[in-house]
Amino acid sequence: MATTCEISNVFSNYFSTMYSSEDPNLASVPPATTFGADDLVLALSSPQMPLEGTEKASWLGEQPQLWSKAQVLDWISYQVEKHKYDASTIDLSRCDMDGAALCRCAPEELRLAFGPLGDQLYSQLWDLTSSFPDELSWIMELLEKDSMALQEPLGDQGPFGTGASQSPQASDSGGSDVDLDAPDSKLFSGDGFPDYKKGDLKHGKRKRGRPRKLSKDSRECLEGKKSKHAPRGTHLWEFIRDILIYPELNEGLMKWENRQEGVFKFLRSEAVAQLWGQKKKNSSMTYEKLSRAMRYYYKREILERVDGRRLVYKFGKNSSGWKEEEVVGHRN
DNA sequence: AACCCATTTCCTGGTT
DNA sequence: GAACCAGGAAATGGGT
Repeated sequence: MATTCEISNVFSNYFSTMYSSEDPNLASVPPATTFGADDLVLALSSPQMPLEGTEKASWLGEQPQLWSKAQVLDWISYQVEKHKYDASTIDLSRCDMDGAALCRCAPEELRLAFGPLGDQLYSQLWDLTSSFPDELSWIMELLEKDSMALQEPLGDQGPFGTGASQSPQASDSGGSDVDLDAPDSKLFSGDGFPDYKKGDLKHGKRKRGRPRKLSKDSRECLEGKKSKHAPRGTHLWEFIRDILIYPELNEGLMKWENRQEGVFKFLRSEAVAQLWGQKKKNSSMTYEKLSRAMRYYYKREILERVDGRRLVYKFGKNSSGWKEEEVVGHRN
């Protein structure tokens, strides 16, 4: 029924009023070309892609809680496009809210306002608040927990109130004490973690390959339907890249040797490995193993070999998002 | 259910 | 000798 054009029209009308009344900077966005779903999809599928001058998916790099009304609308329109939803059935007045308000909405409210799409919106929002930002916030969390003592969950608003979830996992999986320089000292105390590893290692051989996970249901039980895919797109090289480009996450873990060339160095190799292990819920990660994975990147040209330099690697042509130009778009 | 991908684990051997 | 580096081989888990 509703074609892409129709939807665009419906929303672009709304946009012109929104933008002109709210943010003079955004007012310049031409209504007709406000959002091409293609552009958005493209931007989405390759978050590393520099967003260039014109911010297409204005909401992309930002926490939903911080979205402006325009960004909320932008996002909703994207969801409409994405799900091929009939926009004409939507009560547009319901879209008049900022990110904080959106995040406060209960699933029923969204369903009321957006019909069946409401469910999609809810779960997508879930993804955005718990998965996408996870790309960074999880490191933040770990680092914060590292320095700060534990504190109770900031249980305030709706399901998205505090960014991630207050899942049992979220509250203790990272282990409130991330002893970055002391591999597996006391990590994962109460996570139901497979702690057979070390023991087995000491005594005899253990099975090769990745150890089985035990704490998987724990996070599925609270997500219910959201089970989709976890925080996708976070590969090792992206993890490394993010530590490098977000100084606030990089507490002396790594440094650029040559930013232009993409050459970087591990300063605290074991600490980085531990952090990676934290992310993968694998307490037995070591630099030895992490570096093996890094070496596999040579063949794929995600990394280039830098010989003679210990702990030094270089991003290759198949990596992205680390160049300064890219980072600007990525971050702000 | 089978396959593929991206690691993870282990290992041998070489280098700094 | 410790800490790395190079890769091969095999295993694993998530996604499709």
